[in-house]
Amino acid sequence: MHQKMTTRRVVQFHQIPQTIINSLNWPQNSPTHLNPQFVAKPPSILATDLIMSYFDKGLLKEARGLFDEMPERDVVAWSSMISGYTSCNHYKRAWTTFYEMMRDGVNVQPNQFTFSSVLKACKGMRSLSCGALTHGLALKHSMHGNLYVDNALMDMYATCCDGMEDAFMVFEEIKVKNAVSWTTLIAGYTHHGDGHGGLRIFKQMILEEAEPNPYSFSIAVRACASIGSHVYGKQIHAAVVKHGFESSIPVMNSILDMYCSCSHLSEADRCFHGMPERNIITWNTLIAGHEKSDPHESLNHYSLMESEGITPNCFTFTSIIAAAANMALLSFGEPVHGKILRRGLGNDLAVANALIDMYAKCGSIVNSFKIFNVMCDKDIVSWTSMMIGYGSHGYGKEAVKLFDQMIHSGIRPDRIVFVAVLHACSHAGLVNEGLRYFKSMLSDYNITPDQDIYGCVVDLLGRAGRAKEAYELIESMPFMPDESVWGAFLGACKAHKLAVLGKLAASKVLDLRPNVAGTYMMLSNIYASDGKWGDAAKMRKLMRRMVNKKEPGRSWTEVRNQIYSFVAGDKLGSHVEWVYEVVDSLVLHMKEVECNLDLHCLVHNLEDGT
DNA sequence: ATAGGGTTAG
Repeated sequence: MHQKMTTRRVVQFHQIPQTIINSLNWPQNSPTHLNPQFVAKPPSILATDLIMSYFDKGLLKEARGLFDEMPERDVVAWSSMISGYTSCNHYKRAWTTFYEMMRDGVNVQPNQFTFSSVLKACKGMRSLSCGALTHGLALKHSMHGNLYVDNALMDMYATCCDGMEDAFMVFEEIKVKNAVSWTTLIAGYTHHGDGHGGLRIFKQMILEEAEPNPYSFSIAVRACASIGSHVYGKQIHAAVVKHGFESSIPVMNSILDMYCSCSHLSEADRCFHGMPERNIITWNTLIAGHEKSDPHESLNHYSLMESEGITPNCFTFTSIIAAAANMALLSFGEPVHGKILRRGLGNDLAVANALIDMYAKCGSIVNSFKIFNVMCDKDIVSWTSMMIGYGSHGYGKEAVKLFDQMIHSGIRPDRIVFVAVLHACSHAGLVNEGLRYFKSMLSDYNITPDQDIYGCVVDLLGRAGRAKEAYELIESMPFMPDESVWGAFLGACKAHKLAVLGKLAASKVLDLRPNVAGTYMMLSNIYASDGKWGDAAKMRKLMRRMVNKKEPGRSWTEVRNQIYSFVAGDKLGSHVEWVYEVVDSLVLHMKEVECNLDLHCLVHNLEDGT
């Protein structure tokens, strides 16, 4: 009865489905006419309340319909529309609504609420031009000095600009900064990849006795993770405990992530087990954190998560698909793919990208392309993953074709795409095409080659037997070549049995970094492939004496539905004989098909036990 | 009646 009265009030503006009315937070249980506060509300306030409730539920059309039927729209109604669209990630609509407000709302003046919401929309659109325009309008409306507006301005400049200069300028002009101002600035530096800068601001914040809160701690920990500093991370972890913020899940999640990305996995596990409360991000962080170095453990965490009744989301699937890819475990990846489709998550960009990579690494390039082909939105990662897949399967021409299609579709290539296309050219023997891409990188796209790129080009030349040119390229590099470059070169020397050149290069890198055990290993292999077993043994001896041993590459294989992990020469454990059985049958198989592989070296490695 | 910052994926 009373509810009907309520309905009738609002029906003046719009027809509202009863289900919506029922789900709103209105005082439905108390008699409406006895609630003076409620009854006294003028229709425009009621409508604004309702608009906000619509946005809370993601009902954009309903919100807009009601707004359009309001006879008088005040600044609160307009601002609610703008912030509503922004909170639903419809930044463009928020912006056009603001534009409409300035054009049509002659009697409506934007206030500080309007400006902070619009600036957030500009941030969402990554539009510096809209942001700067809003900045100008904000100054015209004397918004300068409002902390909400200033903080939003700073955030907008930090997000939309390439550098932090403009954001910092706004920060400096804020007379009384609060924790939000500090956190926004730290986040700006950190998201720009300048973790040191972020930590510098965090230190300054502590020195100026601004009180850090959970928000500032989680971004400070994120800064530590981004520079890989476990030392700073641990210090901030201690400060978190001291401030009693261990109960904040986001803070603990970022600490967990920091330990993972600094390769302190046992510390991460300890941290995880000490958490009294966890959410889906906690689990995802743990699973993603183990995916690279210990994918087997990553999948263990996943099954633990499922057994605790937590529903995996897109982030979870992306990580476990990547783990399956790393282990080339199609028998795990395929059913997960099925699960993804059943949950309707097949259209998620990151998940689809992970699936492309997984199928490629499991040898099923046809399935990779099937997924790639039906994707309606492709980002640079999709193209890159497909190109790397083609490249590793020897389909260099297809990869090159994809690169050109990608450019045609309007995506600007980054360094990693060039790694992918160069890798593909290298594996397909497309040397001149590769060199052409290498040159166009700087001249057409203004991307300066880094170590990885030089490594690819050296590999490209080296594989084709053009070791002399590869060496000349290394000599011409504008910075000190690292192990990836030398590694590529040594690989070429090994493949073409160029012991002299290989020795020369190896001695160079040993001069530079005498503690890289991998180099000794590589040299030993060069000697071995050249038949110089004495020298090879000497190198291995030298290596064994070194403290800094080369991390052995871990491998996985699946035997009778069980996953076994092993390193070359593994003798421990009761199941290793299964692994050897599989390896033996593989070797036999390769011999049968007269595979042109370096079997000599493979067998040598297995027997020697390194 | 309307507005802040932080955590997971190549």
